[in-house]
Amino acid sequence: MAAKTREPCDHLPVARVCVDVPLAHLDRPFDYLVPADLAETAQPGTRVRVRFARQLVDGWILERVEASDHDGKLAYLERLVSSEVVLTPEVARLARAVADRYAGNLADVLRLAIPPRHARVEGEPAQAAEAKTETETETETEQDSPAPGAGSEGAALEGAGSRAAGSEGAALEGAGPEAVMPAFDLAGWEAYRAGGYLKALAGGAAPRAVWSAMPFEDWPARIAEAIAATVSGGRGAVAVVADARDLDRLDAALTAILGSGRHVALSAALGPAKRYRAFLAASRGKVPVVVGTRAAMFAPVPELGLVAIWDDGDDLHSEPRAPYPHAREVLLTRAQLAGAGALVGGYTRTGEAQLLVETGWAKQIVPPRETLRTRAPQVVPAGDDAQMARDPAAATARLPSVAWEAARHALKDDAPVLVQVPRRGYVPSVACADCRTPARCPHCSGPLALRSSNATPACHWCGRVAAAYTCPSCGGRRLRAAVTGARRTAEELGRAFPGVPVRTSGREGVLATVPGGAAVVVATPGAEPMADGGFGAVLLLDPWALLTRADLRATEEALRRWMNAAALARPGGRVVVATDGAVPAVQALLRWDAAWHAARELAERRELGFPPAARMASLTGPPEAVADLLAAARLPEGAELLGPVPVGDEERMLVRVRRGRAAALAQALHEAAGVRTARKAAQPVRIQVDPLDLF
DNA sequence: TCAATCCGTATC
DNA sequence: ATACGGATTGAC
Repeated sequence: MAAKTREPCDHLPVARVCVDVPLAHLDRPFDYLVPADLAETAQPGTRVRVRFARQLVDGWILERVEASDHDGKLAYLERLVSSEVVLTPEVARLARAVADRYAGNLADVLRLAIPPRHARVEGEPAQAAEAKTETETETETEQDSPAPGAGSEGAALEGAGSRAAGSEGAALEGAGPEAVMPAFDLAGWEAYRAGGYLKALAGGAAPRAVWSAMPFEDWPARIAEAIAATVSGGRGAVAVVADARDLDRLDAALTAILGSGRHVALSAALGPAKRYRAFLAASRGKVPVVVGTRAAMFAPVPELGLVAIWDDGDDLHSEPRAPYPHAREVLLTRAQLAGAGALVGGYTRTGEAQLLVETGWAKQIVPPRETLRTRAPQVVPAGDDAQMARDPAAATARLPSVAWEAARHALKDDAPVLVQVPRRGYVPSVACADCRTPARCPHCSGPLALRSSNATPACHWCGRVAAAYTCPSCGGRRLRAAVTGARRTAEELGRAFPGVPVRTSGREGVLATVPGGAAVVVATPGAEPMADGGFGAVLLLDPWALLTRADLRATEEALRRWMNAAALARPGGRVVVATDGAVPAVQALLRWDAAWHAARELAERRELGFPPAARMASLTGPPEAVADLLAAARLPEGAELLGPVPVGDEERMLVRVRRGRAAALAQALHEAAGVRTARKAAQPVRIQVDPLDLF
């Protein structure tokens, strides 16, 4: 092998590179010499190949510097993958902060932030998107077509993708700072008396808000208006929604307000080519706005002025790949670092959002009570199933008579009826048989659950069995598991109205919309379609299946699902929840007051030491490996260990610290992981900060 | 005393 | 991963 004689370039001859290896102890930049022929092209933010431990690996240039402080001799960059700058300084800083918060590696975060390169897309001239069809290879055609059976969802994305791609050319002329911006409309936000929020965005300020939307709100229009205000001030925006249906709606709302060519829709579902094309439109500064699913949360937009997230309680916002960052946290970190505004919106409010309000980090935007009165549906509690059994009208369909009445009334009006039925498969938790207060562990306040049907309940956090349990709220000593039979009820309901079409929307086949006529629509939570003109009635069946889930967020999540469904009712329509009104979550629904519920919920979590009032991390792996990691970890003072709890053939430990020690905890865990990877410990431990499934 | 082997460590 | 250095061990 003839050694190529290379010379370092004159100006800034050292490149600091993040190498793409997933080892915790190598999570720092490595210095390489920039050969003279790459002096101009190997810019910070480009992808490179470097020799690392005698292997060729991918990497990203973080910066170019005059000299290295490395003692040994430097290797040369092996190759510049492309001169495309895919990592902006803003995103680089964000990625480092996210890695630190989640006890992860920068390389892991960069792999989430930067989509895989697609060379052909990179080479495309700016407006050749339409003409590229003839050069498309079979693989790309395959990747780009929607999955078989994806139905309307696939078609919607297809539309979003071509709109995005086709708009690049137009954006070239329109995106300059002198371009005439459309005036933004304040009316929708004035209903919340929040016109000032939009004005601040337009004026270049960084207002931060937690927004609780009123029922039947056209939320995509509101977010689009906030984005338009930001754009009118010459800045960019990133907005994240949970799924493809929401993205499609937001995409359409933006096109209506901004026109085409000012934004792209970005989601992993686009496939590699379209995804990279949308990413490049943003990173090349062709569009000021990126909307998408969580794949878009790191999207580079020039001059970021606003980050927005809709329905931050949806667990799809949680990234399933290491280091498992949550879109809300990424976007808020981003707003903080970039000095951008933030909008955390939803019909409901998470504990995390409530914390933003209570710490003063964000202001709340809530509908005034009098406005709410004119827009809200009429929410009615229908008593619990004990009451239902005594109700003769309910006998036919095992349905509370109020629900029956509401459905009949709506159908007579030729309006559709939505029936929400919880999905099966939740981990059954146990509750007091008398007052139904969820049973909590006397030791650590974790939820009690049954591993098998006739076992003694045990704590999901610390593993202790609760032999002699006494309900703290009523003194009851009997426990019962949650049961569900609502699916059948819904089917029977359909049969009870002969001649009325029954449609279902759920795991296999999600409907985006239904027409306005009389119909019964049975849907699982999250799969509710929109109805033309709104539903005449919304029936929330089997609320106990949601409320008694073995999950820390059970009530918050139940309320979220109810409000998301209830929001689809037309103003004045009827919403029936099949339980009595004593439960706080039901009260919050009746009054359409998610803020009140979130404040209550957060206060309770503070008292019990739950997130987000405390910071938790879970360590999952073979028992020896978990113990090994903990032995190596220099945990911050006051760290509390809970567990172990068996998870399959592995086990899980929880570490809990107060919020002020969160950064120290993440650092300690990352460091300990580094000690183990340096030692080449064979058995991996999964470290999750703020794990989603905290039950 | 030397060489083969094991172990731990750094990887620009 | 993989190679390197230093330590360790075994045979002459």
